[in-house]
Amino acid sequence: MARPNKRTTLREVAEATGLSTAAVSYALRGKHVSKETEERVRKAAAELGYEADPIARALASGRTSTVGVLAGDLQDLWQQQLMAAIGRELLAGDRYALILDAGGDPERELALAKQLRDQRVDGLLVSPVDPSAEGWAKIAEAVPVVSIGDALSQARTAGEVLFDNRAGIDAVLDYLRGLGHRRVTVLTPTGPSTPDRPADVYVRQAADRLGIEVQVVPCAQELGEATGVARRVLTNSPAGRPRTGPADLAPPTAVFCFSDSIAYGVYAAAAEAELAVGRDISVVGFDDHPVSRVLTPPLTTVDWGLTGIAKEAARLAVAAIEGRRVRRKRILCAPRLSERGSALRAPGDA
Amino acid sequence: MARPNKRTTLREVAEATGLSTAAVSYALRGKHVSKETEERVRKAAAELGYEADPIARALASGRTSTVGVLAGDLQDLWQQQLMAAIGRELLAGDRYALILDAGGDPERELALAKQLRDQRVDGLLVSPVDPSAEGWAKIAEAVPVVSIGDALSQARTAGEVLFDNRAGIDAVLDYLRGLGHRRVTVLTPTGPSTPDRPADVYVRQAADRLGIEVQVVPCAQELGEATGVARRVLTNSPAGRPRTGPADLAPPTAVFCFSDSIAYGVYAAAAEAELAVGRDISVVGFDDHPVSRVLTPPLTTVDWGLTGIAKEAARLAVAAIEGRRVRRKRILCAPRLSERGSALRAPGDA
DNA sequence: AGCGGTTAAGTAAGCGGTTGAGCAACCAGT
DNA sequence: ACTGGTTGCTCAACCGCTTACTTAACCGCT
Repeated sequence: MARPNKRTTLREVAEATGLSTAAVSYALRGKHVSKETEERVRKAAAELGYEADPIARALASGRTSTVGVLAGDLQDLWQQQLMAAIGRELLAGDRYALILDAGGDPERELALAKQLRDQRVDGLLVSPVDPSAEGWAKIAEAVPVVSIGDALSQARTAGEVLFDNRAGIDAVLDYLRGLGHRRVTVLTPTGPSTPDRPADVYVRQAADRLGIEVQVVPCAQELGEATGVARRVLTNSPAGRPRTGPADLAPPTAVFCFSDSIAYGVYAAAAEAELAVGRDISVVGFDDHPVSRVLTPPLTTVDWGLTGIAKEAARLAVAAIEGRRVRRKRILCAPRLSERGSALRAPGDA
Repeated sequence: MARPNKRTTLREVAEATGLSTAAVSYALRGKHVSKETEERVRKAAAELGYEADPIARALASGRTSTVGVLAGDLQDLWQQQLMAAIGRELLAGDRYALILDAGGDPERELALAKQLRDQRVDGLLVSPVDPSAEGWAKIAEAVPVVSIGDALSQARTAGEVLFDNRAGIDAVLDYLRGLGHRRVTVLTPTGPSTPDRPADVYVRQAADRLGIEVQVVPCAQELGEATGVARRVLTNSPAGRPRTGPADLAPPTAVFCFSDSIAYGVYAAAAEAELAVGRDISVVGFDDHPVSRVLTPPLTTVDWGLTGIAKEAARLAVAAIEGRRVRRKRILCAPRLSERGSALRAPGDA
């Protein structure tokens, strides 16, 4: 029988004021009641310390003032930042963020999204692991979904805050090429290994265009694992130890990381291998996490404007929830290369 | 009303099997029904794709398989880590974490806690801003609360995962004293400025015992603000610029930060002031965030064992929820000083 | 006085489950 | 054959709120 603690209920307020529960319910939400009764009800409610039970309300109305926020992988420090920022943003608008972590697993991601839908979240913000999953379609039918980072190709979403990945990738690779790098390793987050993942395609295209040689290596966000992957990549670097990898693995002069978390792993691996970041090996990140500027050398990275993203995403979700139309439901974030000290001229370049 | 999408309901399963909704409800939860009917019901439910509505269930039973997780301040990177870890931990036990951020505001913290209670979370994990607030008492009566970091002095909690702050503080200050530091600035998170906050007391006591001079300065977790505070502290440092602060402000040779986030701010400020961390100014952190080992020099910090904390906290909460007794409901985490490169011998020390 | 139009409040049927009480059937035990 | 205890399921009352529909009152008009 529920919890023993007795909360005051709507009925009690009704009895105290001599009104029906319906009248009280309306009054408390300021719907077609006279000014006087509204006032009377408010007063009684305050005296009794009444607060509507959100669960009962949700059951009856189908709404919750709660927004689900689904992180693709909370090991990624930047996503932690993003979730925190979104949480603050929503809270400022009197909504609660129900934050969940898919841990980089596409199946879990959909399962959690369904759970959230069942919890009657009014809206769902998602930074998807697998944006092309078909499961999103059904979910987006039941609840307004705003996706962050990638568009959900199979679903009709309520909004999208996208990163112009092509522009970001081009910017970074152009930049590296300009510094004389011709062999670049790209560390992408592990995920569904669809060969046609847009980011991978962009990388290939840019590489072809610029005539540089890239090697794409999937890499976990967690620092320890990222360090491990980076170690393998770096020990093949020209300035590194005797080569242990396969002979056909060309050693990179620069590493382009699809998240700052991963870049931190590269820093760690570089330190182990006694390679100086910036001099022996250039590193570029992709998020601009606050910590990145504290590293030595500060990480050159791509800034997408975290706060703005959180704001826009929250705004789109809230608009959809409230049934408002928005002018543009697809926000494209432009990359800004934060040029700092971790990428310099390639060794041996004229 | 509610959403248009039709989920299969309990009644539909009942009709399909020719049983009462009660029987189906019991069957699905394996309560006193015959093996056969249970089987029959399960099969029907699976065919119809029935899944219990968590909201309705919550209203009727007073339970949700949801645990509230309330972060004192998600700007703190370590708390981000902690929340992520707890979320994973709970998810592994088929419970959902509802993560909220108090943003360092004690009032908001209690308001959010109440909200969570109203949302019928089965349990509440909290890393409190103000552990001595009286409001916790009422909350802890209504829902099992596990506190992390500090004990809730006014409430009967279901468990506590505490850091042995005294030991941690002693360890750090002993260590700094051993390196010859006699003027130390302590950067504590902003919070309710109760003069008798235990951590502050420990600091004073240790300082008295060791004969070192400490200055306690409150500091926000957010990197930008922390950098600002650190800047003011550091520009009074002996190796620093001409002193601009009040003349009676003794310049520290070491800074002890109550969180790694804050320490990052000090790194940033030190870089600006062209002070070498470790040589010109020693810095010690208090969390061991993964990134700390990637900094240059790697941050000497106090490791409390994040994963263990998350596990223990989740375990305590789940035990309380399930009404199980636990042997020890107060876990005390011992500090482990991760001695790395950011704290060295004080300048001018013999 | 009679009439459509508002506005204010009440009635009651849900929302989709859970759960105590009750009842029939069945099994021993005496 | 009668009692008493299980077992297995049904009934119906909730849980606490929302909301379509209805009724009542009151408005100014013709």
